[in-house]
Amino acid sequence: MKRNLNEHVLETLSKCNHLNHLKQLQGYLTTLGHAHTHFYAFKLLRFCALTLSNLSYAHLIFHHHPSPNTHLFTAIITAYAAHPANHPSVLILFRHMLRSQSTRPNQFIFPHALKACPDSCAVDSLHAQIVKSGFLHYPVVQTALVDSYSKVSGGLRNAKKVFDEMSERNVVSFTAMVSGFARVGDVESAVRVFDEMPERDVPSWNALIAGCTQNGAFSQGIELFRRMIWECNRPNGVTVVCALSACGHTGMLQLGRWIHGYVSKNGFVLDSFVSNALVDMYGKCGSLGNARKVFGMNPEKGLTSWNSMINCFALHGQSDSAIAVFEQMVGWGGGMRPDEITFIGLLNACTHGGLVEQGYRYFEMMGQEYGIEPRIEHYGCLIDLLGRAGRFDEALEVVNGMSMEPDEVVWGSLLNGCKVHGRSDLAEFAAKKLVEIDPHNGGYGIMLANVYGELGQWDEVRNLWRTLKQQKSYKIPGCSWIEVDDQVHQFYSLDKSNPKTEELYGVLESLFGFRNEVIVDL
DNA sequence: CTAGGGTTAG
Repeated sequence: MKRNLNEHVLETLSKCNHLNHLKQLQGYLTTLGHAHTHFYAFKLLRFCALTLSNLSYAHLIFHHHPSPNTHLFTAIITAYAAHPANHPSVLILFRHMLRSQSTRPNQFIFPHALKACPDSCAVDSLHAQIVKSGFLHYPVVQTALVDSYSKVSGGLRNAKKVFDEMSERNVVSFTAMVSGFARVGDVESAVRVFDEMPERDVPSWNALIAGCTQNGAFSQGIELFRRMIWECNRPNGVTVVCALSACGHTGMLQLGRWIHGYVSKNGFVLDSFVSNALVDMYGKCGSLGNARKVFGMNPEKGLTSWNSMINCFALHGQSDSAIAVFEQMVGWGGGMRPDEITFIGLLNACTHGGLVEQGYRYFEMMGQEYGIEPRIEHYGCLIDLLGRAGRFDEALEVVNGMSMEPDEVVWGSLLNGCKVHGRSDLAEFAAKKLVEIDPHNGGYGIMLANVYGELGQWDEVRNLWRTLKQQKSYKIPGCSWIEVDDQVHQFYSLDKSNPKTEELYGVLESLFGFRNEVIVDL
């Protein structure tokens, strides 16, 4: 009879597709006096959390149980661990579990609890708990510990320590270590760990490639991408997203197109991640038509999709298109709620299109209609907008009214506007602020020196240059790339080593009507 | 029942 009941319950459960069905089953079990039988409560809870995605009812089942056992704790903790927003609850439940006499943690709970740790103290205490419970020798638990340490701030040293002391390191633990180093920007160490790995799979390649692209090492990321294919590891969607990001940042349209082809030919699911990455790549490489095409074909446009499309148009000064996309995004077509990134794009679009009033309106709209507090980035955009338009009184008013300290971008934008409009007096003020914020940045020193030059204050110029030389602070030359006819051309500011220097400056002169101190191809 | 990888931003 017991066996029949089990089968009956499981079968009924598998046919549940609504919470009411589950409640009926629950009522049935209650009449039989089995509502709190651990096995059934566990099955109901898991079904509720995983299949019905109803966390609150799952919690109710757990909460109403008079004596939850380890299985029930595991089930509810697993359910909460799946959503970062519920991570605090995971730790509360875990502590609850430790306090109750009848339940001991098993090795399966620790990875979930570790995932929920917000800081290195929390990981430390779990680490101690793992040792105490005798689970430290499980490779999966060790790996979770490495990963968790490497994700909290200041935990990398401990991550490395646990990693070094592991008895059986495998491809997963190595990968956790690679992304740990990448997360703190230590690409070199990430590469070293990667090279030491006895075997590599797709996620390990992805960890390193992502590490490169997230730290600005785009060429290195692309090199690794090529090597990955060369060594017969098939890239997946994650790889492709990282590689496309690198293509966008370096202007490698050709490779970007090739990746697009690769994605289509190999039957990749064109999910939102891949689609957005393509939009961004095409946009950054100046292929706005393709960006728009890929965007249009994405059936489930998310916030990032809309933001990427807006940014594409903003980047190329097509403010009308950017605004049109925004209207569609918040209107009937999209029904989206914009975020702070949306407004950065919009403000940039207005800046590049000279739409000062419109930009101002969007800045106001951000807080009033969407409750988004302006961040320093938004102030940077606004100052840029006002500065380029020569509206310095308003710009200064904004700077003075800011709730936070203005940063380099704010002063830099103001300085830039001053240069365009010949306001050397204000320029001096802004440039001094820049030097104040970062005295060892040679670039700011040179900017200030140039302003003194404008003002004819040659003593100041000489003093500044002397200080700069003493400090050995030199400016890293500005640099950019463009791909023309399959060839990437790299340009450094003020470098005249290219044989076509004269020709290039000639073109610039015909474009601007004066000799501009820009670019040379290397 | 448990461990590693993802896009957009001045």
